Amino acid sequence: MQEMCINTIFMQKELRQTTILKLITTKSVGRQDEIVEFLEKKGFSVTQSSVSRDLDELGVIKVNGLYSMPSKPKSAISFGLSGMQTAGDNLIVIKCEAGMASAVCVRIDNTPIKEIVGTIAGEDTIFIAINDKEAQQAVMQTIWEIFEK
Amino acid sequence: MQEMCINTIFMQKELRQTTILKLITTKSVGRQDEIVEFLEKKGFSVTQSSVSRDLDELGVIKVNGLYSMPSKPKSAISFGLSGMQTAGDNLIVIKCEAGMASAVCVRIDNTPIKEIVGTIAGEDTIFIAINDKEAQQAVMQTIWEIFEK
DNA sequence: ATAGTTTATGCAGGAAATGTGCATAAACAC
DNA sequence: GTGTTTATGCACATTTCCTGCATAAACTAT
Repeated sequence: MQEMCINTIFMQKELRQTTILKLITTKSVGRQDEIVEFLEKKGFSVTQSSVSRDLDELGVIKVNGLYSMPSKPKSAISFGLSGMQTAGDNLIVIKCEAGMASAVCVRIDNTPIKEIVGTIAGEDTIFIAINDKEAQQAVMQTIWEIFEK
Repeated sequence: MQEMCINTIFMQKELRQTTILKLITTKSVGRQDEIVEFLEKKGFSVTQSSVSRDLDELGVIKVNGLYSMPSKPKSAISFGLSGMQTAGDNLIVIKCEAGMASAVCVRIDNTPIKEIVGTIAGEDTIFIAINDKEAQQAVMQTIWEIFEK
């Protein structure tokens, strides 16, 4: 039997990963142990194993001995797409350079992405409707891939 | 303790639902008991409870005492509206013929539907925001009615 | 190459989500 | 009303997900 979590609250994975992301983008972190230590100070109970998996899931990479998020592909930005965020579980909001939203949206619409329920483009913003969190993740991934090449 | 499934293979839900769909579109079925019976002949082990839930998940409805998949009203399609879906509990996404979204949206906006929080029309897509699942159902129903007449 | 450090992973156990039948409530038909 | 049909609260089983432990693998510095 294990007693790993006897005194802790569960379903903290997502919050923990967000915290890790905030940490590595804010401070210079070079070892997973530091992350563990930081998280413990924040009240999380976690081991190096989980941090390792978290970093993997987040897509964090190590450059010059420091953890960091890979930056958005330049080609996407130069095409007109400047940022992508979620809003709840059923929306993706894409920001574009002024006037470029339609063009970006056409390119998305021309790619068959089954999870997309619908898209609407304004002047510099696109809304994409999807059914759930998993679809949201998948679609965001796919969209980056469209503009990466 | 239950022994419901001791001799059966699990993870048959999806296949079972596909079978149900095939059944109700092929033959005339008016009672869930008939579906249960049919499934048992096909080798599934299932009760009326599960069939009820399956029908719900599939979106099957009963018209004239027979189960069937809801189809789009012809008049709506001819007006420019070609499909309607949900995305989560707070969005309805309407697909229209190319360029028809504004026209369809105007017609919706001109109908007072109190549950609608807001609408946006693109080229061939409309987003409608609502507050909850019940409103979602009610609004979709109302919109179909607008275009049915 | 070796030793020390850091990270990844197979495994097992526990938790959460999902699927199901039973019993019965609710809805419907007459 | 009665009888039939459908929906649902509950309990239990299964599956999937999450986690720590132990340790293998990878890396670093000497």
